[in-house]
Amino acid sequence: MDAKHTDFFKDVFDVVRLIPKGRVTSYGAIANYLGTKKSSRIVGYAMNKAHTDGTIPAHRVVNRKGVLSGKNHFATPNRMQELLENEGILVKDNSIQNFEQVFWDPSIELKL
DNA sequence: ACGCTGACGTAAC
DNA sequence: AGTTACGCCAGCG
Repeated sequence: MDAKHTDFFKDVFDVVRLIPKGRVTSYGAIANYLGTKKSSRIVGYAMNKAHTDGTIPAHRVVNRKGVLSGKNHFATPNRMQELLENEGILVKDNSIQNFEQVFWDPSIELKL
């Protein structure tokens, strides 16, 4: 197949779209699911480009610590936390409190 | 055309 | 246990 714009981005978008409401995942988890855990940075970068797609719930993607690393990239830094709280996710100081409870790992939920 | 930066993560010191 | 360095790949100056 002609992998043009790096199926990586497309793959990331697909996984992020599959994140259920009230759940979050980490860049590394997605990268790990894609088999490129070292490219976790690229996952985050894909999120940046996700803005071009417009259908990617990037607010459901946080870093390994459950911190809203990319909140600064949203329309407003407060937007990401608001969206998460809107889904029932507790966020304090840009960090997800019940991170382990709302953590959604594609490698586990989508594992084959 | 070339190089730095960047929504991360892990290893090493 | 905290900090520094590196790897990854693509977008942008």
